[in-house]
Amino acid sequence: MKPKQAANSAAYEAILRAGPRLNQLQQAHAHLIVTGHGHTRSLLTKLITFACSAKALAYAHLIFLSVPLPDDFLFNTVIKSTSKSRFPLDCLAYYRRMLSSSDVSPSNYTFTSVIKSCADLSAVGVGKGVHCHAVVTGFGFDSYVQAALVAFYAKCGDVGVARKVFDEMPVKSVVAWNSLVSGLEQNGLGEEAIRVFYQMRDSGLEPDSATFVSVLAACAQTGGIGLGSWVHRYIVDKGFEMNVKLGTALVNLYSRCGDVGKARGVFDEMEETNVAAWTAMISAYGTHGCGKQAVDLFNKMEDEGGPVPNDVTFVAVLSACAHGGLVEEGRSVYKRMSKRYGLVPRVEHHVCMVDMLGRAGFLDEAYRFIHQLDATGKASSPALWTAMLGACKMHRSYDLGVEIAKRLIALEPENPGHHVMLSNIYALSGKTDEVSHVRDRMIKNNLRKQVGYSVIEVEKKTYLFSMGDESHPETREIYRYLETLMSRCKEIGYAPVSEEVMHQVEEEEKEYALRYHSEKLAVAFGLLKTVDVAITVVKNLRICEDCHSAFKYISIVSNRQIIVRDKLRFHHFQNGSCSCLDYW
DNA sequence: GTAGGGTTAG
Repeated sequence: MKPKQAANSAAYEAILRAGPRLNQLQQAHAHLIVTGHGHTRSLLTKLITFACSAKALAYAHLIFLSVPLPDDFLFNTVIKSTSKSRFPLDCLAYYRRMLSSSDVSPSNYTFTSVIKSCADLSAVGVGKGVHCHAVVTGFGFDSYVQAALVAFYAKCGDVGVARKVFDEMPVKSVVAWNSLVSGLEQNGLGEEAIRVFYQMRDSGLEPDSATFVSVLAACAQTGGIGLGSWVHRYIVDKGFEMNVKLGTALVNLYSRCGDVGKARGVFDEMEETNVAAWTAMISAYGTHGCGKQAVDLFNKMEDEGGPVPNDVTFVAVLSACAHGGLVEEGRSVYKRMSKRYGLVPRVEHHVCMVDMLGRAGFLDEAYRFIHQLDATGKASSPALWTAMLGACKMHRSYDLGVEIAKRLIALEPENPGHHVMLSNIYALSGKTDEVSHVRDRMIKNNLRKQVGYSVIEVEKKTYLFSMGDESHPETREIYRYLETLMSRCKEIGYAPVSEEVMHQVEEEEKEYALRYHSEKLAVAFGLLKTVDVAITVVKNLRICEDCHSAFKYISIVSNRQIIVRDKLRFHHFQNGSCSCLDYW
C-alpha cells in the first residue's frame, strides 16, 4: 500500500472512531488538516455525514464550504443526512444549491430525500415543483421516488393524489403500500387504511413491522379490536420482532378499544421502552379517567430513571389530572415542567390547566390564568377560551359564559361549536328568545353541527349508526328493543334530560318521532347481538348528558358493562354508575 | 469505494 493511501485510510478510521460526536469530529478534522487531508473530498464527506447525525448543522455546512468542488455524491449525502436528521429546511437549501451548481445534477437518490423533506414541512407547492422536476429529469417512475411521493401527498392531506401516484406505480413495493396505509390512517381514514391493508395481503406481499404499526393505529382509530388483536396474535405467532413502536402501537390499540388493563399488560411485557411508550400508557390511564394511575406512572417514570418526559408526556399527565379532578397534582406537574425539565408550556398545556381548574370549579383562577398569559404577551388562543367556556357551562356561570361565547364567535364565526355553546347556555338560563336568535343566525349562515355517529364491532364486523338511523336491516328490532330498555330504565328512576335543553339547535331532528342518538342505537344493537360480555361503542363526538344518564340505568337493567369512547375519553358504565363519576 | 424510500405517543 502506498504511504498516502495508508495515511488516508488511517484518517478514515479516525473519523469512524469519532462517530456522530461533535468534539471528537472536530479533533479528527483538525488531524486531517494537519496531515494534509484537509481537502480530500471523500474524507470530508464522511465527516459531514457524522456532523449531520450529531445535529451539528452549522459545523457540517462549514466543512461543506471547504470542499473545493462538491460532487453529486457529496450533495446527495448532505441532502440525505439533513432530511433524515429532520432538518428539512436545510435539505431544501442544499437542493437549491445543487440545482445552481453546474457540474452536478440530481438523481433518484436526491429526489427521494428532498420529497421526504417537503413531506415533513407539508410544503405542498415546493413538493409539487420537485415532483415535476423528477418527472422531467426521468426519475418520475423510480419506485423509491414514487413511494416517497405517496407519503408526501398523504402528509400534505391530499389523499386523492397520493392514491393516484400509488395506482400508477408499475411495481408496488411494500414501502409504497405502507406509505398509503399510514397516509390514510393519518388523515383519519382508518377504515380505508384497513381496506388497503387487505388489498396488500391479496396482492401476495408480506406485510412488515411498519405495515403493522400503521394497521394497529388504524384499528385504534376505528375501534377495530377484531383485526387489532388478530395482528397482535400474528406478530407473536410469526415470531416478529416486537420493537418499541409495535409495542406502543399495541398499548394504544388496547387503550383506544377500551381495555386499559390489556394495554398495561403489553406495556409491562415490552423489553424496550421509550418516552413514547410511557406517554401512551399515561395517556391511556388519563382517557379512562384513572388520573391517579396516570400520575403514579408519571412519578414512577421520574423516580425510577425512566425516559425523560417531553412536551407530549406533559399534555398526557395534565389532561389526566384535568379529567380526574387532581388539581394539586396538576399544579405541581405544571411547575415541574419548566423548573425541572426546562420545557416551555405551549397552548396545549395552558388549555389543560384552564380545563383542570375550570372543571374543578376554580373559575376565578382559570380566568386569572388566561389573563396572566395575556399579560405576558402570549396571545390567548380560542382553545383557551373554549376550555373556559366549557367550565362556565358546567358550573352554571351563565353571564361569563355568554360573554366568552360571544368573544369566541367574533374570533371564529365559522365554528358551529361556539354557536351551539352559546345557544345551550341561553337555554340553560331560560332565555328562549336568545336561543332562537342564535339558531336563526346559524341557519342563515349555513352553519351545521357536526354529524354524530357511533360504531360498534360485533364478531369482527363493524356497524355504524347515526342519529335517527333506519338504514340497518334490523332497524325495527333495534328500536323495539331500545323502547323496552328505556321503559325499564324509567321504572327505576331514569328521567330523560329536558328535550328543551338538549335539542334547541337541532332543527331538523324535531321531525322525527324517535330521534335516538347514535350511541343509544349502537348500544341497543350491541346488547341485542351479544351475550354476557362488555360492549364497546366508539363515538365521534362527545357523549350527551341524556345518553350518559341513560347508559347508567341500562347497565343495571341489562346487567352489562357498557364502554363508550367519545371524542375525548372513555366512560365505563357498570351497576348504575360511570367511571368518569359524572365529571367529564 | 462510499448512499436510498415508509412506520409510534396528546
